[in-house]
Amino acid sequence: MITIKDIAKRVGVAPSTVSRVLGNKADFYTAETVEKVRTAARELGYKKNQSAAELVKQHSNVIAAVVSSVKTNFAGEIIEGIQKEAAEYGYKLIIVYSHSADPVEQRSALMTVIERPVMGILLLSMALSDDNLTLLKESQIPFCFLSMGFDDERPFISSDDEEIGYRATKYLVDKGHRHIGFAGLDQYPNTGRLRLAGYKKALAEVSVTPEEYWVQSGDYSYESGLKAMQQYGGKTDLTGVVAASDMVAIGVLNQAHLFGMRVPDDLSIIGIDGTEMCEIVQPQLTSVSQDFYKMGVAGVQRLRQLDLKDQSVKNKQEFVPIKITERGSVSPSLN
Amino acid sequence: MITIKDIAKRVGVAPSTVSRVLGNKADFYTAETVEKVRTAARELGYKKNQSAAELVKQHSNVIAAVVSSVKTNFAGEIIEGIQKEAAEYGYKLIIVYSHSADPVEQRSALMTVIERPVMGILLLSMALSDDNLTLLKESQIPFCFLSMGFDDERPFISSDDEEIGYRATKYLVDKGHRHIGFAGLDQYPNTGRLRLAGYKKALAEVSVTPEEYWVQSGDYSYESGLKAMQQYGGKTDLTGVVAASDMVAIGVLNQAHLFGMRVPDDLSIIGIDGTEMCEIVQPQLTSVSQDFYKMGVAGVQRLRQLDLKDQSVKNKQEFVPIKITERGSVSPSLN
DNA sequence: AGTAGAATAGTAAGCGCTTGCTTTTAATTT
DNA sequence: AAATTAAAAGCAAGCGCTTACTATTCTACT
Repeated sequence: MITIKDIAKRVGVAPSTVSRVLGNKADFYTAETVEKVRTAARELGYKKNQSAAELVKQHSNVIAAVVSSVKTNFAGEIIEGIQKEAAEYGYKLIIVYSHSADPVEQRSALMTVIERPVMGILLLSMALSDDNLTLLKESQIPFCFLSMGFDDERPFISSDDEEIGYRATKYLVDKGHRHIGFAGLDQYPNTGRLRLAGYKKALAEVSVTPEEYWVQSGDYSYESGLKAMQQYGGKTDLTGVVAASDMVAIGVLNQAHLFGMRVPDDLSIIGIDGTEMCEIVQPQLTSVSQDFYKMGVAGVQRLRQLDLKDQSVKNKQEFVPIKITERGSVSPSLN
Repeated sequence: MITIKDIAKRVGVAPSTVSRVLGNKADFYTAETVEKVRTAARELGYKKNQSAAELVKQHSNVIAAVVSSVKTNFAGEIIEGIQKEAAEYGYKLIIVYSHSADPVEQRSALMTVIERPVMGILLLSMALSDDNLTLLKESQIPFCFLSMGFDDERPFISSDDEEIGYRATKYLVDKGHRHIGFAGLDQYPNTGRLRLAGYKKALAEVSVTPEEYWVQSGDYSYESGLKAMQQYGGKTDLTGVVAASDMVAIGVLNQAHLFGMRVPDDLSIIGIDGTEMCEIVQPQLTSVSQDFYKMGVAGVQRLRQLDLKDQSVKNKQEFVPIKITERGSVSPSLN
């Protein structure tokens, strides 16, 4: 293995000089030295040993993203945002996967990144167990949750889930719909509950109280959508459905088609997320779109501030604006 | 920061002992010592500094996957396979993204993993530039390309692209189709050329020479499928289409629908990849399915052999079996 | 009781790099 | 030409861990 010592010997300078040249420390050497060192490094095929550097610096320019493999597929967009913004500041990105559910696997993933001096940790749609959250906090490494909100103190950047539920429902209400289902959301965590609250609020504004069967829970998956629509049945009195995710929406859509219903004429559907999936089905799905890319960008900025010792954002909880993207799956109610 | 020295002091043993206990080195200490050390570690909230360990060991149990953000979405399955198999052997997985096209970004991604002593590198659908391939080889780190074949010496695990093209086409031929298009593949790299060769071979067997317009190139994206079908037109004499990817197939499908054609009655479509996308469209897409999960598993095994100094697999090029998954997008030709 | 030999534990070197401090060299001033 | 100062390079410690080697116990057998 080629080390800075080898370069130093070849060039005839001290290792410290090589280190400084390669590290671009200003005002320490002549242009000539720089040239010689760089050349030698190239010729010898030198590769920096980051482990050694990180050991002494106790710091690195690596951002770690911990991603849960979720049913719905928006992680890619967040990562694009992270990647882009990270590159802007010269940060590198490494990603580790962990199934959201299993605390043991979560822990393993966390450990992978905590055991090295990463500059910060971004957690994408991860519902960390209490133990693991403690672990994370104790590590002293800056972190921020992305795309998922919480009702405790921890820092996150996400959409406002209640607003999502509200806006989606309101959109249908404004089109004249009154009998509106909500399909595929999970009741347990924050996300599902908040969206449901928004849904109820929008209905309450027009004095509608949802029947119990209007709300079909699930896990944001395509199958959940299928199942929800099966529950509603082919001659449901529902004229509109809010789907908890794009995949749920597609499930609802396909099952509706299977029932011989036409969308949007017989049934209006609005999805949540606004991923590219919305555009590859027919009709294309109208959706409440989350700005995942921006979450990624904001996450990096957050980490950067934390890295710069700006403690004011330590536990900041931030919402990224949502918007309605009109495509073709909603039409005015005829009733 | 808590180090093994702190634990050693607290327990009253030497740091070396702590290191050995925590590293589970056999036959070096009493059960009592183990207990004390473990307890102290827990109580102090000790976290291993992997940088330090990797510095001395010049090795780690981390597998790195370099992933290009491709249009078509099978990387997830490969990663599942890697993850699963890695966990089996106690390896950790880190992933870095790189847009396949840009050599500079590729290089940055490669450097991120080369500069630390990862145990091996898996490259998912990455067409590395020559420079970067050299870099990779020089690093001495075991590596293997996944899901993409090459016509040079480098090691890879993928499907047999010629067979894919052949089997897909043959499947339609066997259903009586003779006028068969091939949509959305790129002509330039290995993959596209080989699949095309397979396509031509299957047609040649029934003495059909494809018209030039039958082959519509693209980039495996949904848009490519849309475009290809637009080229074919609503009253094409084609009765079947092989799509270069599932997304292309969906594009073809939707455009066909837009033309008022019925699938599979008016047009049969067979996709390539067999991702979950096949099941969320109507009709569901018959496809040549690649076993991406298995590629991931095999990749880890390959790395493991290399790690165990089994040089016999150094440049091994391996094919993973494909299969036809029949769904609903192909019907017999009526001609 | 003495001692060989196994079982445990300790000592210390060193992995490759960064960086505070010191020394040397060059440039500038008087 | 000597003295002052600035620029450039070197010295050396040390980051936290592993491991070959050495030292100390403990056990068991003559």
